[in-house]
Amino acid sequence: MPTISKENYLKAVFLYNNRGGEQMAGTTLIANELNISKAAISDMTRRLAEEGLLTYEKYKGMHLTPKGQSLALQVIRKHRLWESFLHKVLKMSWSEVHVEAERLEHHTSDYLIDKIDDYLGNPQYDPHGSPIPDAKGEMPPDRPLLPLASAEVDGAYQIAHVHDRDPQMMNYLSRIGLVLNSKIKVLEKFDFDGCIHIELNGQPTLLSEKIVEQIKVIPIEYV
Amino acid sequence: MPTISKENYLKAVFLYNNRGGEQMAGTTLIANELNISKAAISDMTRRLAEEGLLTYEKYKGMHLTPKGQSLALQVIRKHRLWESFLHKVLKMSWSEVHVEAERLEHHTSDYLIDKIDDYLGNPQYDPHGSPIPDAKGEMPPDRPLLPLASAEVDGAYQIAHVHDRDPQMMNYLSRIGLVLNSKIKVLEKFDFDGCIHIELNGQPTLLSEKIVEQIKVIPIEYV
DNA sequence: CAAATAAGTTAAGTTTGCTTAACTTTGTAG
DNA sequence: CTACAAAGTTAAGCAAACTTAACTTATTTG
Ligand SMILES: [Mn+2]
Ligand SMILES: [Mn+2]
Ligand SMILES: [Mn+2]
Ligand SMILES: [Mn+2]
Repeated sequence: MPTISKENYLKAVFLYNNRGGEQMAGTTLIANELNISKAAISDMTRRLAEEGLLTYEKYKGMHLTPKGQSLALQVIRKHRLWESFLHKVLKMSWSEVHVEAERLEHHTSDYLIDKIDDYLGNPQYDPHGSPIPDAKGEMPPDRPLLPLASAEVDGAYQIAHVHDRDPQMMNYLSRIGLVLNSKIKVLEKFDFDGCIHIELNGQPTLLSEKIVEQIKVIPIEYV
Repeated sequence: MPTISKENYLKAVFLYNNRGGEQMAGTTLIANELNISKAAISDMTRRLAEEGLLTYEKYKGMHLTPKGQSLALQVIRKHRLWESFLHKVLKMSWSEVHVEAERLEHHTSDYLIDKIDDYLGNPQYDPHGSPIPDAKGEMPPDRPLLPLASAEVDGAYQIAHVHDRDPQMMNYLSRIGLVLNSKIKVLEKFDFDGCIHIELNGQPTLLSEKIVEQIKVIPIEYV
């Protein structure tokens, strides 16, 4: 049975290696992600490889074995279901749920998380729009997400994913009425500074480059 | 900030020293309670005393300082609110909630537990009938609990507390329809084997000595 | 391509929370 | 009041998960 440290490690490797880019997770990256020294990561990599949870070539990179991947998916499932539960049932704001879920994910039996899953009606996405693996570790079908930066002027879109690590930004978004599944229309794009002018709830609204980078959308018919 | 081990330790000392008897908690007792060697307990006692969380005289006993007591009460609050939440909201049986709460109590922010408290409507007792400290660490007013063993023949009583560590017994009680707040009437007491014959939901029912020992009641007018 | 920089590893040491074994103190029963 | 058992402590050691410092390998860039 993996420890908390190992769970966090497996999850970080999984999320990086399945994020889209083709670069494999490396020591420094995981070290920054988990706020742990590179030395400790290097050591943990060796141990997890010995346990058969990941494969690893010195100085190259690492990726999870099926066993490691399955464990990572269980942790991710717990994380995202907790976020959903805290948000929908206990009415915690979407900027607060990540930190709590980061701990709870390691202290929740499979039995309990299934109860939570059922209570919520087996949701497919968490409050930030990330997909929730089911009890078998299966992800919901892929959606064709688009970075907001590559949306087209005059296009109508729905907010499908918002990065979950920046509470200040998320609070700001809530304040201006931009939440998950909000419908927007792109009014104008400013290439020189990356800002985007959108229509949101009937209001014209300007989004900074930093914000634009943290949002993904799906095209829809009309706003 | 106390670690998980320290929280469990403080909680165990508090619960023993506030259980009614006059004997102070000792090394062996806590060791058995937490399933840890006496040596480890002895060591931890010294460290907690250095931290000012308990006072302690070698070879005698220990009791919590106000600081230690306040920490213990916070953990107990989290434990009992989690039990209540898992039982009432997620419909887990009262025999299952203790184990889950034993872990969750150490990984729940004050903010989150207050949300749970509010969601439940600030309950005063957990599913086993134990009192729940409020956010300030105040316990609800004392109730005059009676061991079922000292109930009187022909008396009417309400089940006010059931020991929370024996899932098999609790499952059996659920099966025969005896739950927290059930009303009963004592039909007959058997001194030679400690069994008690009661009326429960209109049915005559026999409770073994082992069961009788784990139940506390309050006298009421009529069953 | 050489040198500088970035990435990764190894070594040595720390802290926490445990273990077992050997010992000391205290309480109790004859 | 003694001796024996129970309770408690001390000592030594271990494993997990970290740290920092010194080193090695890989990558970038002028
Ligand atoms: Mn998250
Ligand atoms: Mn985590
Ligand atoms: Mn309990
Ligand atoms: Mn606990």
